[in-house]
Amino acid sequence: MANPSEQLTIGAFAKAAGVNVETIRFYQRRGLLAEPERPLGGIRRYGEADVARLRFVKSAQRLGFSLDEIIELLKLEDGTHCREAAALAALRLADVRARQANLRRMERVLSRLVRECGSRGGRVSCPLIDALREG
Amino acid sequence: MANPSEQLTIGAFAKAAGVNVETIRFYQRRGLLAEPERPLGGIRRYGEADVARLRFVKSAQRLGFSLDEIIELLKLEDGTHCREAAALAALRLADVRARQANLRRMERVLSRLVRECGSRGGRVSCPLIDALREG
DNA sequence: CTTGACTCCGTACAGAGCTACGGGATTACA
DNA sequence: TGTAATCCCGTAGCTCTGTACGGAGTCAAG
Ligand SMILES: [Zn+2]
Ligand SMILES: [Zn+2]
Ligand SMILES: [Zn+2]
Ligand SMILES: [Zn+2]
Repeated sequence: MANPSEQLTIGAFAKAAGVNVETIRFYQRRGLLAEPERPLGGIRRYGEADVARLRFVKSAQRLGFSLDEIIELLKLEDGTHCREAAALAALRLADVRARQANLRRMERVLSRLVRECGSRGGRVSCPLIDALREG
Repeated sequence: MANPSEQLTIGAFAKAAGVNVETIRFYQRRGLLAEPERPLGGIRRYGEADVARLRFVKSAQRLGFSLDEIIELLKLEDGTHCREAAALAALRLADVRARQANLRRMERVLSRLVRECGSRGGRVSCPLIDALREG
């Protein structure tokens, strides 16, 4: 327990990882981070392993994984479960692609509406508003 | 008030528009839909104008507008405010494009990871998990 | 006139991911 | 040693878009 790498208080840990202290507590409650032992009414200390774990969580999050999915990913952390990891990532990828398709549809319609709205071709009424009314 | 088009109860209105009754009440509280007069302890009736307004809300929503933005759009409903409408849509379009860029980044990384994970080139550890650790 | 379906209204809850607050304990620094 | 900053812990709030619930009133069919 006198591990010299276990030196950070929760505040220093949070600062080192670039997150809010409350976020760390929240992740602990959610099971994403461990709560280190607390020396008899004292203060918990965090180390490199915790920082690495939090970095893992945050990079998974940037790829769109939910916290629940990240819990699953963390179970595969020993690196010996390629198939499971690939399956999780494939699900995520499918979702990302579905959301892209939806955004592409929105972009197509919106950009057309903005264009038509700017130069309304002889119409009396705003084509954008009309389009919303119609459909 | 004896308008023959004002015939729908809230339940029929909801069914006609394909939404939940509670959604209509919620939209009324949010100011997206009007509450028709209530004949002395009786039951409110809805008509074509209400159905049209709800259709407007729903189609704006499909384009990514928030309910607050839709309130703004509804103020432009007379079709004489092209500039304001175009400005709102342009904001929405910019947001849609930003989200697309983010999703493209996710897709690029995820698809590479899934590929590498499937055929891990001589590595001992799962490249996907490794990537999350590193980045 | 009873029964059942519907309406009205206020309020509470859902989910995802945090963020804030309050009161007591502990530590760090001058 | 004083005091300011942190820590700990439980709880509550936030955003957004609805959904659900419960009790009372109303309406139509039988
Ligand atoms: Zn396995
Ligand atoms: Zn793998
Ligand atoms: Zn105007
Ligand atoms: Zn216009």
